[in-house]
Amino acid sequence: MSAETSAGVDNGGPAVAVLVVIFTVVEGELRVLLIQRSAPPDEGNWAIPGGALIADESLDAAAVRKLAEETGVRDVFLEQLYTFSDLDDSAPGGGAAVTYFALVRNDGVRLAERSAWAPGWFAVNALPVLAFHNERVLEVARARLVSKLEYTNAAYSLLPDFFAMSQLQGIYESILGRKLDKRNFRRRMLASDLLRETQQTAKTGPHRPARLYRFARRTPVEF
Amino acid sequence: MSAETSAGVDNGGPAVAVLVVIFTVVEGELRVLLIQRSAPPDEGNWAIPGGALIADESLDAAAVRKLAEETGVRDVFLEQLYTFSDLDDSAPGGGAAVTYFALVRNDGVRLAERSAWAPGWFAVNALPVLAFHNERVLEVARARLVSKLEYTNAAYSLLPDFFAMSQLQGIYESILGRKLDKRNFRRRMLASDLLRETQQTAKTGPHRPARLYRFARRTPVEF
DNA sequence: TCAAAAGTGTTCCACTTACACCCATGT
DNA sequence: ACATGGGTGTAAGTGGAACACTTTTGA
Repeated sequence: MSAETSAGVDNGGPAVAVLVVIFTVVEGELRVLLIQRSAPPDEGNWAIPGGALIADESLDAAAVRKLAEETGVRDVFLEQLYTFSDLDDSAPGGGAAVTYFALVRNDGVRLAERSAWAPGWFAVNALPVLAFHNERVLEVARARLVSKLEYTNAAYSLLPDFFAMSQLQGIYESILGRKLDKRNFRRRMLASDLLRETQQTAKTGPHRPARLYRFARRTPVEF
Repeated sequence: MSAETSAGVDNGGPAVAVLVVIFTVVEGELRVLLIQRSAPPDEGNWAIPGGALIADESLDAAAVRKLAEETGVRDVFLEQLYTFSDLDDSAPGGGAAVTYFALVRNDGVRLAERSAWAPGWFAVNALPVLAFHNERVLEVARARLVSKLEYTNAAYSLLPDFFAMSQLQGIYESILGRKLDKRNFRRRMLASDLLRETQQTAKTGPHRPARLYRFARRTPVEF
């Protein structure tokens, strides 16, 4: 288990750490996975999950591994974010933290159950006290997430295969932090060529059933 | 002199290397600075200048230092690009290469004069045989440069303080690799709020003198 | 007076935004 | 029948793209 090496660069350890900012959307809220440090420095504070790069492991592979260790999920949106060298003031001799960000469906996640280095979800608007300078990383991650949403299919990673337009809109509203117009949203999405209409509908209450859509591709699309 | 550690990750060296893709525009051509390797591996091939991160040096500082070592210039557009872990197949145990890209005015540059590890400018459309997988880095750098040009003042770094609209357009055309419409270009630039009109004009030949403009800010602007 | 680059407006189209009502269903 | 969320169209504004002629200067 390598979550103990969470965040930043370990004292005396390897010079390259990989951090993964893991986002999800639950109850209309954008949340991020953090891990509570159980050892100095910054003991008790919360940090972005991460660990050292293993010999001969690529950065992408390390990020995939880290994400799987923390959440059990694979094949989701995962992209490199930025590389920081000055997050951990206490690390001797510097080193670099290569950060990634990922989007996962809340209902697919199995968080590790441990009392030390315990993981937890936090609304990005109500963060706990963070270790190192992780708020800087989260700020960058959030900005990138918003801009990725605008021109990629990133949201596929937050929805089931088939979904109603209103579910998709809810994801967008949660991430962008504002309400969107239903008609304009639908028009824009359908024009984007990211979605495909299906013949399925979902009956979810005392109202008209919603037509279901799926993403044309459920893999990251480069622009 | 640390140019000898050019490109990739040195065998047995530190785990973090910093590479700087240095672009300039000369004679209507986008060119990139490369260094010819004078030792294995890939001896004789050309590589992006770079070197190891010094202890306690930030990544940004290392990039600034590298750029100054190779060109003598400072205070230009310089931005982190991407971090690669799989450029140098021959490096043992992996490691990471944090890449940056910079834009410099050709007439401000003083290249190091050495016969080994000699630097040279190459048109991006006529690259020599590259060491490691540097073509991947250049491809990413070029794409980022194009997109940065669209919504930032990055071009300030390629022009003198005062310049004619046609000079600016020439820079854009060289980087984008296509002709632009004069009227649309001018309108878009003036609407962007990146430029300021000056009262100066330049007489440069048997034709009407051009009004000169300057950038509102000559520092990188975040969006 | 000629050659050369500077400078200038309008039309069309595509896309974004704002905005309000009817539809299908379950209880 | 009513409450609930699903689904639809139009008009105004904005920004990009296409397109050609006049102006100022030096030689």
